[in-house]
Amino acid sequence: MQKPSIPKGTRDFSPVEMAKRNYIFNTIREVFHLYGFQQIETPAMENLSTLMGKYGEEGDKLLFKILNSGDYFSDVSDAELTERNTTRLAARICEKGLRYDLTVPFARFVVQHRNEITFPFKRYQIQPVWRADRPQKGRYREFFQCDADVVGSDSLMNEVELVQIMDEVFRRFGIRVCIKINNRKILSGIAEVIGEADKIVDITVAIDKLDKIGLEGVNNELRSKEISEKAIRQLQPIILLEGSNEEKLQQLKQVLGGSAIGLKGIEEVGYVLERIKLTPIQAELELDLTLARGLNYYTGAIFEVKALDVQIGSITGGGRYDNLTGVFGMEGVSGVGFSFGADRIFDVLNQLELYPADSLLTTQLLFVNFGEKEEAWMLPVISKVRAAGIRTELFPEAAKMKKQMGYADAKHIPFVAIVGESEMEQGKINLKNMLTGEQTLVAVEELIERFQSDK
RNA sequence: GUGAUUGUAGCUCAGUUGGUUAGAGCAUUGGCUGGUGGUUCCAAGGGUCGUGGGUUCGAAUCCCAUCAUUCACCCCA
Repeated sequence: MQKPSIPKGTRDFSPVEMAKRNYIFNTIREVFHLYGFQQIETPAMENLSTLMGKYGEEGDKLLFKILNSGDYFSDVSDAELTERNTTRLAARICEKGLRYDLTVPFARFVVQHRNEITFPFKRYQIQPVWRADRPQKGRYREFFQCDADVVGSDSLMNEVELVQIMDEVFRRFGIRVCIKINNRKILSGIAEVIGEADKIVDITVAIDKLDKIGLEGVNNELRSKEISEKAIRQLQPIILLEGSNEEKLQQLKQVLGGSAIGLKGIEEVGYVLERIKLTPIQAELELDLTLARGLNYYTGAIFEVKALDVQIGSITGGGRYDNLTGVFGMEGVSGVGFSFGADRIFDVLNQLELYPADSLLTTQLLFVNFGEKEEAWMLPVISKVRAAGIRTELFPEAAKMKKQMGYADAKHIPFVAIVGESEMEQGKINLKNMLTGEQTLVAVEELIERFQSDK
């Protein structure tokens, strides 16, 4: 039994799912445009030299590599083959890989097109990315990212604007969210103050898990990373910091008094929070020090968005990274951006059933087909109806009524037009409302009017 | 990469301590004169029970291997 299948961690999207996904992407796109972001696309595959080494050792393993075409073994010596070193052999026979995220290809794009780009450059990008990960709930090997970044501007106004965009998008979706904000410089300050500056990655990774494994779990993990007991003790009040954002900042100022970088971080967060007050947002905005966002390339602001009404991981994340393009030889370009987790937003909207009814509609009107004479009569009518912007179908063959009605039903087409001999004689159309079952005899002009006044 | 879990029809699942021809619901297709669907009734198609081996007179059922699935960890969206 050879059932066809697709690779694990990939998905087919049905018409209904596509309608929902398009609603998500279109909403995000509209808001991006509203803030002056421009769309770009980059190839699915990049040179491996562009990708390798950008995501850490773990990331390199998760890259999908593409076998060279042609006789790729001809250049490989027998010694290399018998050595069976996968990594090294892969480097010899693969020179391309599938994109792992949108940020690195974007950095490459900026460097490559530096002379055509006007800075600050605000771009967005909605494309699939691929990771050779082991899939599990809500995690796929092919998934979509919706990134927006601003490069070439150090101003914190960009951070403010990004928060506004996140708020606007989730407001449009009708999802209640909490936007969490943190700053890498504060984390660095903390590590410095407790005397474990070189362990900053271990510390941030550990306290990022507070939600999941609790305080004891975090402390155990810190111990396993050989953080001193004294440092862990000093860390406790910081991890458990409470109160309003202002109160937290006040307390932090005391604790981090001796750290220049820490104070800088406090100042930055304070600025963003103050600015946001001038353009009130609907979402909650919370300073959360446990926010560390796994990857440690962020250097300033760190963002994360959580849905309030659904138990799910973060649905959006981002931050500022200085020297985005440094690895490609272009120094001094800072960027700040974030990424909507389209697949998780999809899950949230499904659970809360927040799709607007009209986002799921396709065909509005189906003409039943009784035969050649009727077809001839209906074709010009259908052209008129379509010209009026009504999404219309003619059933392609004179099948049984039951079949044609069933078709309309399965596609959730709200109106069916029935035209047989008696209708043709009167020059009218029998319009049936599939929800109420109600039928009325109308002229073409009247039919069009009904649809237009409906909107 | 680590640890578990589950593989029976297109989908969701039954299947007794191992016993003849493996079932149900949903879905699909057809029928109840080709002018009415979403909700009736009747019928049909569809499975070498993931694959390979073993134990047995006999395996969907027990054992081994293998592949696949799902979940958790690592990491991440």
